[in-house]
Amino acid sequence: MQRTTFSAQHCSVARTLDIIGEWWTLLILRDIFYGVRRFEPLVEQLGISRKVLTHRLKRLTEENILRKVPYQHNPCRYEYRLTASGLDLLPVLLVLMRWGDRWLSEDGQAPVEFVHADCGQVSTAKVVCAHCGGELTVRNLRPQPGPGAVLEEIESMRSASVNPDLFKKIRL
Amino acid sequence: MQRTTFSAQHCSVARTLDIIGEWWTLLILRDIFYGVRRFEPLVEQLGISRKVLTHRLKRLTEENILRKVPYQHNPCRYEYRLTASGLDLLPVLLVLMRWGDRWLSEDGQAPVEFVHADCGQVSTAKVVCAHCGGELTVRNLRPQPGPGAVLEEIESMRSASVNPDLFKKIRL
DNA sequence: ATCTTAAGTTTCTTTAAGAAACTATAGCAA
DNA sequence: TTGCTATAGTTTCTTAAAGAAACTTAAGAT
Repeated sequence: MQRTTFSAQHCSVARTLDIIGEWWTLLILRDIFYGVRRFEPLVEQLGISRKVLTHRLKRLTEENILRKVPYQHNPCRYEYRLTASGLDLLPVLLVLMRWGDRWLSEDGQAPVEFVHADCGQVSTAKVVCAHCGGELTVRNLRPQPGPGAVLEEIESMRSASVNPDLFKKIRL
Repeated sequence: MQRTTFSAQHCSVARTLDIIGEWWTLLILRDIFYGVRRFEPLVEQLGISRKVLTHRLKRLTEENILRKVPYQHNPCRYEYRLTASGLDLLPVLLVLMRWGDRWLSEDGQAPVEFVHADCGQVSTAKVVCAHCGGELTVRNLRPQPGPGAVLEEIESMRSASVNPDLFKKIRL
């Protein structure tokens, strides 16, 4: 009767959420992106219990999203830095922020905005097709089994869906 | 001693996670995006407990991410459909999937891929600047207080950070 | 010798998750 | 009439996780 793990599913959303979908985890990462790297400041900034913070930092370090870097000796103290895969979570935070700005802030009054140094403008994140740069919508995306698919799971999802063509392989 | 709510923070990431960051929620939304709209199929497809599914569907409906649509009378039965704000969560799922494909699937064998009907290619999601279309990275983004900022929170984050210029207002 | 700082541990209480049985409503079948 | 099925939940009981607050450890500073 422990909490169900998502990592058994052959689904990248499920596998990702199994790691970063726990309560507090993405807020911890947000703070680390802002440069809050040490235990005490994270406790104070987040208002998280020390026990939970300990667990989350341990898990994220095990999953190679954070790494501990010593910043002092005698006694040795560590801070938490983002690894390459951790840095690659920035788009996740940007997209969550974008959604909250749109749907949860009063009259679109965003609490934080980003200046994009490359173009000099206040920037909002947009998710596009890496190939053509066009918008990705429910209408123009056709999911199909990928190379890592498990056919029983695909079949099961198809039969549970109102869309009978779901996951039908498309000839390009 | 109930679970801490994130919605008090003036941060769109926190507010968003307060709603869609609960255990199971994004997987429920994934299934609904795939067309699994009814209670029983969701239970079977996800392997979620009926109690938790009930709670999550109720919350998502209250938050106007889903709405109940009757599909039969005598007895009246409802299915759950995405609202406009719910449909706008597609980018969140695409970005989570992209991260999992990159970092969690064996040799990049994605379980699911999407054909982008507009360009005809197998598409991966990419997060770019809505203004110039350029990449958004830790290096080229300068966070600054937005119109909905609360100065004490901004100051608190700045002083907890290793970056003394964090949230320094930029003159464009 | 005691104080302080940083990073946790430990203990205790409450809440949430999971499993499985139970309920409600109505159509249909014998 | 009685009973079976389907769908969408409720209820009950057990275990795990979250939260609050006190405690620990280690070493330099006062």
